Amino acid sequence: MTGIRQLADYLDISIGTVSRALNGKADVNEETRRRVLEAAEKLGYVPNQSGRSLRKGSTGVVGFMMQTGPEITSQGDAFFMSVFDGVQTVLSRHKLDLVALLCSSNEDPYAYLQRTVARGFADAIILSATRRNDARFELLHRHDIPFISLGRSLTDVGQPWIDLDFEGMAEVAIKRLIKAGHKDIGIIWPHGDLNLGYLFADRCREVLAEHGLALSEDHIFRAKPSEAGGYAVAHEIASRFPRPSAIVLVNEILVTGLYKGLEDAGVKPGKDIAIIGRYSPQTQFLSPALTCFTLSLRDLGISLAEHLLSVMPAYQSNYVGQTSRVIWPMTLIEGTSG
Amino acid sequence: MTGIRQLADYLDISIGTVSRALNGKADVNEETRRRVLEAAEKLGYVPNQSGRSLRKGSTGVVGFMMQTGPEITSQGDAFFMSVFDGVQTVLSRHKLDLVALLCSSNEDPYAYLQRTVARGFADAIILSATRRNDARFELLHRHDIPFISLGRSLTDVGQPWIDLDFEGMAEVAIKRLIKAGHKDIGIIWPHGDLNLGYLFADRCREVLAEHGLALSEDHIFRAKPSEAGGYAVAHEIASRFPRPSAIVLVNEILVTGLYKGLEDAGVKPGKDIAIIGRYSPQTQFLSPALTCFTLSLRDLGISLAEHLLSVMPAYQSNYVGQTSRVIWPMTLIEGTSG
DNA sequence: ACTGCTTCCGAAAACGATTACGGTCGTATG
DNA sequence: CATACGACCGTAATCGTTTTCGGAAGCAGT
Repeated sequence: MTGIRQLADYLDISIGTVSRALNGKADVNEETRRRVLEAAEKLGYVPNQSGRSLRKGSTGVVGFMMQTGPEITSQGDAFFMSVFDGVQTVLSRHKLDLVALLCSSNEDPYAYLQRTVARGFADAIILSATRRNDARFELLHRHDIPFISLGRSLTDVGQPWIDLDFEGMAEVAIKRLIKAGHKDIGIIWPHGDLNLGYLFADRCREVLAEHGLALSEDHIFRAKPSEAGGYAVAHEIASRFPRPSAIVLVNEILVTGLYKGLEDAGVKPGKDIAIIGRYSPQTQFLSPALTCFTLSLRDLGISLAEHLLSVMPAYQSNYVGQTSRVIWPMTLIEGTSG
Repeated sequence: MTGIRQLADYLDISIGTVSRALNGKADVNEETRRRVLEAAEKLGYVPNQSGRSLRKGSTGVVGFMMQTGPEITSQGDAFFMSVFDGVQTVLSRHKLDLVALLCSSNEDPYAYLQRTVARGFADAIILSATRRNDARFELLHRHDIPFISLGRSLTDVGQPWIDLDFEGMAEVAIKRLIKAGHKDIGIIWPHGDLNLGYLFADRCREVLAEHGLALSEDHIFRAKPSEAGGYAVAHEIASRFPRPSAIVLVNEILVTGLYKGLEDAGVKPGKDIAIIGRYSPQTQFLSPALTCFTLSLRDLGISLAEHLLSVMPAYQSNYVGQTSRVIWPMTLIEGTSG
């Protein structure tokens, strides 16, 4: 491993000058800078991360926290891979690197986050899968770590967030179904204590109430966020009496299993029961075509990164004046399922 | 941020003793150790990562390199999340953390890897999506970084690897199809320059040859590793003349689109054309049921981690004697598609 | 009282980078 | 000629740990 010392010896100058040359400081002759850059390239020198960040107090990495395990995320990794890509393109312009902080399913997320921030692992954090009351927000706030969350929470410490417009989705979906004559609309509640579940259900209730309808407790179904979960809940739905005539759901993974489960139970999607959901690469080939909501994941990632930079002291100058909270719109793809 | 200095001042002892107490060294009175541990807990002290790894020369993190972007990974949604989970459970026993190193789609993977290893970011690396000739192997070998790859390559620097048994899969699948009377078998070539494509195709050819059959070049189809790619290639297959009577493919994402594409083209999977593929959560609800190969992703992750530890000098004592190369078996799930 | 062992702890040197500070040149200015 | 100044670069302190080394204190044996 070649360090700055070797590089300095090779060039027969001091390490101070080498460092200054590499970091683009003013006090260095252009000719020397050129020589340093050249030699660094030749010897394959890259500043050691630990040394640099110990001195600078910052690491140059942004962490995206996510939980591993087969049934944890409500999103597939195709989801995150696209978001990551958007985040990266912005961060790389500032010489920042994105890494995914992987919290294993048998470790407490709060404890995990605490450990990683106390270690000083990342300069900033992106949180996802936000809960109804998310203690992680307070933790990061207390430690004064810049962060942004993909998703709102009742817990609010003033950080920026971006959240998908689940309320808008509820509104459009419910109104569409009502217009089509449905009076008995059910929903599938996203798993766990995710905040989006409450936002979505509440708005559904409101819109239904505006039309003199109600969301029956019997028509709120729970399912694990997986294909198998969708299949399982399908049978519940099929056998519930009275059976809802339409289902709206926010999880894009469930729907594949849901379709199959309903069919197996003799309830034809789009005919015996209307379905409105979220787009994913998997849903595009369902038949009947799923009526669903979609968004540009890459753009979402870009926006996440930009808003995050706006709260990072060392970078914010470039991004002042951004609105700090964004409700990310989704667009409706009209299918024949509902 | 409370450092070891504050902790030492608080306890009125030296930082050396604090460090020794925390790291479980022998030379420290049990009573003092207890006091230190207690105070550390109380003040919420966690050793600073940069300082520690600068001194120790190791970071305690293992990186799993992957490329971001919507159409990069050849694996399905839950694939990596499950593998990660397995890796984690082993690593956490050794106080190692797993992070995903996210290489953006517009950066050269080799350059990215070079940068991160030179920075000393991770103690060890797990590589995936190995190419036919993978230069990253030589890079890591040159820098003497312990690593393991999920997948073989013609490039071999003596590192351990684990690879799915694509050859076994080819053998079982082809023989099964031949037994069912198929003489015109086609395959879908995995995208890009992934080594598994060659392994798989070569073995298919061999097995066919053993039975006096050949793999026609016209029956090797190329597709992007996405649902849409599967849909697109379906039309190619349907319109090829002569059309193969069976298709074997190793990519589990493609198959959803493939089914739909074939149906839309009037070619019924399992009836007009046999299909054998790989299991994923998405494939389990296809009809006719997909004949496919499956494996325990979590166990795969566990094994990856164990074999990686066996080449990490600081940890290998626990795992000596492991075979360093593993062909990971897959089991056949008999469906009605082929 | 002296020596020889433990047992425990403090002092200080690393690790590899960044950066404040000061020193050495030339050159220009009075 | 003396002084001032700017351009450039070297020296050394610093970040927070770990770890080596040696010292102090206590105790046992002679």
